[in-house]
Amino acid sequence: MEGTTDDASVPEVCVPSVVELNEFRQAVNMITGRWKIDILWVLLAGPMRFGELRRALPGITQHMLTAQLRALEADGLIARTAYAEIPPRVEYALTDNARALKPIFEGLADWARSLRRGHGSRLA
Amino acid sequence: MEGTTDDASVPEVCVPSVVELNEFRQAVNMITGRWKIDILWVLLAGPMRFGELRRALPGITQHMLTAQLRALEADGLIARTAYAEIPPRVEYALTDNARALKPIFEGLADWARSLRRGHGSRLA
DNA sequence: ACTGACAGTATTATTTTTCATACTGGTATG
DNA sequence: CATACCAGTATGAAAAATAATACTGTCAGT
Repeated sequence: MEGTTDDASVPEVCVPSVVELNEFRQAVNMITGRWKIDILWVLLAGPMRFGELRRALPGITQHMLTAQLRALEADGLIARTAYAEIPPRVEYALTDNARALKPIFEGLADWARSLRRGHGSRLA
Repeated sequence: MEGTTDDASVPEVCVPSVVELNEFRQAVNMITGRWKIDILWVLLAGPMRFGELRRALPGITQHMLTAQLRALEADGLIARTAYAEIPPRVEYALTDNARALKPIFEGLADWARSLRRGHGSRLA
């Protein structure tokens, strides 16, 4: 693998490197998932426990909530803290990494908004 | 047993608005797809025709290439130009909108890279 | 006449993702 | 005793995304 992109059909101008492409692809993968963005969004308001998250995300199943939380945790976007109490309490919070993502979120949202103004005739 | 935080399970602090959330979700959807990022990436180098794209993306099928191109076109990220020639020639190019997305791409890639440095102990 | 390039479409698998339910154990409440 | 809350698991079904393969029509070259 990792063969040099020697084919003449891809002129190498000022495009970002393949490495950069992969970084980007990873970053996008981290936030793709039916509920990931929603989860990050509600967690922006502050740490929450499992049940709160579930109630804050109408329509999500426990299964999916758990799965997406685990994925976000694995990617270092959220931190899970389990307190040894009765009844059990588990809190989820954004990590600094996730917070650093916020301005990019906003930039992307801005971009999407400007798109609309550009040629607004596309509505689903 | 405290009284729970009564009504609003979603405290509205400084979080971006729901509208902003939707904008963002849309923006992410536009670039989620097995090949979309790759397509945008190769198109950064300049306009290309269908066959060139296919060769530049090893492993993609014509079906998927067509589908993803159509989706990107519908979202206003690429422009399709068909020349009435023989043999047929169809060129795909990034739109200004897509180019405006580039700095955000880069910001996201930077973020992903800094993530790695932060806690590099994540092995697959 | 046969083959290949061009830019696709059509049809059918296969894989991945998401949804719908039911279940766990400990405790507190009715 | 029956119920519900807590934070999840387990299992199977449905839906969506992706892949594999074959086919369209025109023309140029052989």
